Amino acid sequence: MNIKLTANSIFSDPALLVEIEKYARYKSFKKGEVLINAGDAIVFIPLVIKGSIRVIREDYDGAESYLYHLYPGQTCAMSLTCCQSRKKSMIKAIAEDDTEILQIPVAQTEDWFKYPEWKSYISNNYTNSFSELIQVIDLIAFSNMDKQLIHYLEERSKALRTRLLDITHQEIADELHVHRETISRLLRVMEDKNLVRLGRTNIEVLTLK
Amino acid sequence: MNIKLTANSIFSDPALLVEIEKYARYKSFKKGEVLINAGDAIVFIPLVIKGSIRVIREDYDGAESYLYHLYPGQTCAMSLTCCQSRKKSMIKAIAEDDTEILQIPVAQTEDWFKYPEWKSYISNNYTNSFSELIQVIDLIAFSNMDKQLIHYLEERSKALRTRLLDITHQEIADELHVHRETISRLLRVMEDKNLVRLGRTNIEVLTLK
DNA sequence: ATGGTTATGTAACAAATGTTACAGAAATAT
DNA sequence: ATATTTCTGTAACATTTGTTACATAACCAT
Repeated sequence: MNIKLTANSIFSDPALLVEIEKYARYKSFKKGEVLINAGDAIVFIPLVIKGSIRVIREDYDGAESYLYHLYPGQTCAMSLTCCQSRKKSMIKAIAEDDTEILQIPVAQTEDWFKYPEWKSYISNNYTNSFSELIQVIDLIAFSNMDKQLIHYLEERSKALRTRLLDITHQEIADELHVHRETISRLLRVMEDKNLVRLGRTNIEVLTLK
Repeated sequence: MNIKLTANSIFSDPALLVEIEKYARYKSFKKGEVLINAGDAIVFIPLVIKGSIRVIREDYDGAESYLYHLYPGQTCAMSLTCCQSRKKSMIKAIAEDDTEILQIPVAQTEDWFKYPEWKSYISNNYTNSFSELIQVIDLIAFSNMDKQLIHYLEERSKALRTRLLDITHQEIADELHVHRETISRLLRVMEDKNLVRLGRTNIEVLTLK
């Protein structure tokens, strides 16, 4: 795995690429693997190279709430702020698909602000994360579970680039923080409307272009 | 108004203070004044000096959802990311009390990263804003309206440093995005539990130490 | 094939909130 | 003082989601 070549798709500054080659570690995760749990200390920043990462809020009780996905070229703004302030992770991160990342040690992330490209990369990621979180708030504050469920299925479908999701009602219920019966009920209605096709342990999402 | 003297309570680097004196503008708002509306272009970053600012998500339909308060020494992380990416404001900001701020032009916020104190100030504000937003998500995802209502009243009470809030049920309902009747119902129950005392256009919050 | 486990379907009822409608009380304008 | 507006109380009913309980179907291990 040539790190420099990989990072090349995100950055172009040769000096920065040299630094990345020097400090970054390549790491790959299998579909479904947990990258980080709520409460873990954060010692590196992940740059997504390939695949995607599902980010979920998890509170002290273990209650979960789906937030958003990270895609190639992106990093997790919250892990940046967390490690800078030496706080534990507030979120859980799961490889949505087979996923490859570069791990950047915390120390470098500060230092690299001298590279304009790194600075604007981080800045853009902050912007992006904020608007993702605001979107989450919109969804849960302004709409019922049916819309949240559609959004959740579409996002996971998009992340996996397949309409057929291998998933149970219980898993969805957990990540949307409702009861399994509610999800089953809503899915039945959605099936009647031809928005999904239901199988055992899988759901075909029919709402994407 | 001596800007340098005012900023002195937030920063200590003399060089940075000189820059602030040169570029910052002092501005004051009366209680209830709107500092910025959703959709406005953002051309400056506000540093809160005195008072407090209530930050509210407002979507394209005008639907509102209370987010958090900004206090002296703080700035709005979202206005930073917004102006850097030339996006319109996603939030509305209202002076909770008589409030004084310093307006920092967008251009300087970038440049001042050369001052470590500014960099860590901004970084801390990012961290803070993220955890505030996560708290908002926790509240609306994991709890019913009664807890949200108590939280809302306590936050406003804290921001105004008074237990007696001058506020109508309708205003609360708007900012928590529920119907007035729901708020009235919940407040009656809260009054029975001696958590609040209700008057016309005011509420006394009894849950604070 | 059998039995156990997991996933889903269904129903009945409870609780929270939305929705509509109206009444009365308090404030404000004239 | 009177009329008008604003704020709050209340009720009845609808909708959404929570809660409990159980049945059935599909899968899995032996």
